[in-house]
Amino acid sequence: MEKVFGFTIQKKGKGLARAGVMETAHGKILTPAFAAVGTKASVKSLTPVEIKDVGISVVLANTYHLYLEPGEKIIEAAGGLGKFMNWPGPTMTDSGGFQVFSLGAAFGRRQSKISFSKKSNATPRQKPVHSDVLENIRMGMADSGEGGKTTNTLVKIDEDGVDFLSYKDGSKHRFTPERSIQIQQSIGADIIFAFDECPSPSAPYEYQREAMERTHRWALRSLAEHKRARRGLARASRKKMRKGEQALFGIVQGGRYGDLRKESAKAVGAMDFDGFGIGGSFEKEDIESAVSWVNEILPPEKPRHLLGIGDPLDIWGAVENGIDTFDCVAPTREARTGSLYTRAGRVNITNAKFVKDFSPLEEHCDCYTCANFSRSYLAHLYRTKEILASTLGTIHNLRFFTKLMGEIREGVLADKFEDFRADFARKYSTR
RNA sequence: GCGGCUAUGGUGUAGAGGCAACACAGGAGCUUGUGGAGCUCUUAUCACGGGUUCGAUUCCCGUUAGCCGCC
Repeated sequence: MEKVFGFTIQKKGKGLARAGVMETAHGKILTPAFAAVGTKASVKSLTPVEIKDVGISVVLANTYHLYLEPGEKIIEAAGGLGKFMNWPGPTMTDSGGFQVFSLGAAFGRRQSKISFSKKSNATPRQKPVHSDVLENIRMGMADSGEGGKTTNTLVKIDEDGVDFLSYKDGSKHRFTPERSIQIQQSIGADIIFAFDECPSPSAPYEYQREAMERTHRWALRSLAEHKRARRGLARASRKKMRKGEQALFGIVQGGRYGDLRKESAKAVGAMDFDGFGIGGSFEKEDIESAVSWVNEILPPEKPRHLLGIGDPLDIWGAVENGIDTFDCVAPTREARTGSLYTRAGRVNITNAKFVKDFSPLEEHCDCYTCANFSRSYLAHLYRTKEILASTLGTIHNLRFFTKLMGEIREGVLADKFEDFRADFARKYSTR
């Protein structure tokens, strides 16, 4: 069988950092790399030409959203995700597991997977939790924080899988690890993820452990389902072979607890995945250490993707601790509200001070937006809610991230990672 | 010229003799496996001058402005 997915480490750098290249059926990804998020088979406001011009090499779409609309069979009939959206490059799909959190415990509640509490994570054992509490979490009852319970009817978790109601029309659906993999095979991305559960950062230790152990069992089932497709290669049609060519990444969980993270890395790392995703919730201050706990244990020759991160400063820290690829909604989502990235930090282009500022957003930026438009014009587009605002902002923000990844990669390759990182951090203000 | 009505933030509206409310607009912030959304904070010496009163943005008189009607 022709090998269509491969990962080669070209150079190791400070700490666990490495620069490498991932090869997929749709092209190469030079790592460390940032995947643009295209949840519904579209990087919002950009055409594929713009995605490519901005330097993005891989797009991540979402199984949950595409399953609900237009349905994975439509995408399969179109010839797969890349054909459907006319994106010729590499693609990934998230397994839908994250929506168990974002549409479950976090639904309608402005809860982030990133927690900012200063609570120690060195002492994982906290006060014992009544088993009813764990059952409530599984059944979609979330603790509102004041002791009151909020009923959430969108998601229910059991050993076999997850029942959920569509966020669109309330219709009932069920995902299991097998189903998630089948859907992802139909969607046909180059890299797919095992079905996992991402518990809320506010979930107690007992629940984090339970969810992690369930995620491990689901990982084995995801892997088995994926191998079933691969075994069918010999007698299968060409279309079927496509399915077997996909790389499957397992997901490490464990929340903010060191012992769970290490246990999860050991368990998932021992499974026959092509690479790994690190998922779940983090303490903002401890993203680096949480990542290092895991990457000290995962097999070093396989790629590691940090799901849903992140912030530029977090990305430097994660690369230093062994991460190869990232995805995050921040640059594209924030671009739509006028929050734009610069070397000096993020700015809100709608601020009054930019209204009469005719200089480019960033003097030395090579993106289409900075090369052709002024801060004043951008402020005007956002203030008047013109559609073009999203496009120009997204082009700039994604360019910022691809240049950032290029700089990080160059740092590793040239043994200048530390200098580059220090230089970036010195200039980049977090306000 | 005469009569009537109305004057509250940038706009449109509440309100009550004692902390001036709401919407939008304005100013600022939040956004981490998506959310073209949303949320938080913030912005007013109640047209002007006099009077009554412990106290007036509120009641009274006048001025000014706008609107409506009449000659």
